[in-house]
Amino acid sequence: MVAATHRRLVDAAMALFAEQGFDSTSIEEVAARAGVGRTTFFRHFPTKEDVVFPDHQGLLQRVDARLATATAATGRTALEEATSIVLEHYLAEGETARQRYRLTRTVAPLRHRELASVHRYFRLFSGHLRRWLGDRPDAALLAELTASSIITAHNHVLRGWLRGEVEDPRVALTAVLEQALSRLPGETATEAAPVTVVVTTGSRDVETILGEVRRALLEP
Amino acid sequence: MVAATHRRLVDAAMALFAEQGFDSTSIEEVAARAGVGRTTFFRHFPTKEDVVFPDHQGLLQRVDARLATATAATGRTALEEATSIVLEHYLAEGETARQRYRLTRTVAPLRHRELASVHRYFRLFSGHLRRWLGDRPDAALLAELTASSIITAHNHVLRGWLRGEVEDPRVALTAVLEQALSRLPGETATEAAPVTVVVTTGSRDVETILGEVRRALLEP
DNA sequence: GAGAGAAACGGTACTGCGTACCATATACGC
DNA sequence: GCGTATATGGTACGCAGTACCGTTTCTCTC
Repeated sequence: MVAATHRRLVDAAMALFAEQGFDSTSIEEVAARAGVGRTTFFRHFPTKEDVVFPDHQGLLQRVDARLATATAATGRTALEEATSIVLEHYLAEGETARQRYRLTRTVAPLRHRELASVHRYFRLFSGHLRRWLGDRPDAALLAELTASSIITAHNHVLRGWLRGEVEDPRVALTAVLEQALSRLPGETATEAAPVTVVVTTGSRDVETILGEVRRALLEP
Repeated sequence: MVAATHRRLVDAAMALFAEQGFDSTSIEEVAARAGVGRTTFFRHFPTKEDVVFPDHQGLLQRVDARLATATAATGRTALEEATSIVLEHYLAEGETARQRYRLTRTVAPLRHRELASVHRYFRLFSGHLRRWLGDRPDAALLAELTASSIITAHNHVLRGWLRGEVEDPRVALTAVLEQALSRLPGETATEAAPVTVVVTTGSRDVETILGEVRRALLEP
């Protein structure tokens, strides 16, 4: 029953960490409460921190698989769904995710471990974005900016849900992703889609701006 | 000569890490080469990782001080200068920074440590941004998105310089910051500044776009 | 259901990081 | 010069993580 031992170790660790703190709990104690030897703990988890976190390896693979199927044209949908995969994983965890959040907020090593995991998602997203953006000169920068925006937006929603401040995280995620993906070149769809315009200017003169817009559109 | 001992420890550590790797080098060896005892090492650096990194604590304080002086109106300049403070620090380090980069790329614990430091800058920037953005409903999200974009843009340029791919990192930084700060509400300056327009649309019809722009400008 | 092979487990010993504590030497102020 | 603060060296300890070996338990096959 390797799966059962795994579960017992996680439960024992979470309980002890909540009771007496992460630093004040030795792996020997965790193993003892789980009814196994110290060696067995390290057969299931490479480090003391790993017992707290979900299976990011498997999650990363699923996200990677989703992003790998997409092209430049379908990238936006792939990004939304890939981000959703991660969010859904946490939502399915429920109280476990909240318990972990409480731990990572207070224990520095766990927080650092979390940051390392987040960075792997960043690398994954920016890699695929880079692939879709082709050989334009700012492809690398644009890919990294968009990837970090996606991660930040996702974490913003996730954190809100973990704190109980967001009622519908799925709706919230699509909303914030809209902002995160704003730098991406628009879909190639030439249908009569609603027009979205973003204007940044040092001048407020309408006709000057309109002139610049006309020129930018007509002389590419 | 506390400063001299500090320096000797750093030099000894960097040399040994480069020669035989980070994991294969014990603190005892580092201390021995520096001509001090093992205890003295821990009096200068809290952990083995810290000997590799610059004084982020002091750097964070300087960045914080710069950002603290700014208001919503002067925030953009403060962000640019604060980011510049960090970049200049690395540029001044020269070869030391490149040596550290080589190490952090290959040694996982050092990479994680770096990510933790980066996150502290993220918290600092997003905190001040949040302050400047006031009580608009998306203030927190906008602050986090902008902060992560600034950090990502800075690191993009820094990494390029560390790899020797960027000749003038200062110029590159101002250029990428332009993109990173694009989400921020425009300066209140109403002078005749050059007009910059970014248009994202599903339609390519010029007059439709111009109509939208006119409406967006006139009916806020 | 009995035996062979594989997988999981427990125990011991070791390296090395980080901490606590005590003892010593050197610099500085009066 | 003398007392004090500060930097240092040494020893001992707890605990994470690794390596190795022997034992138990599961599983497949006949």
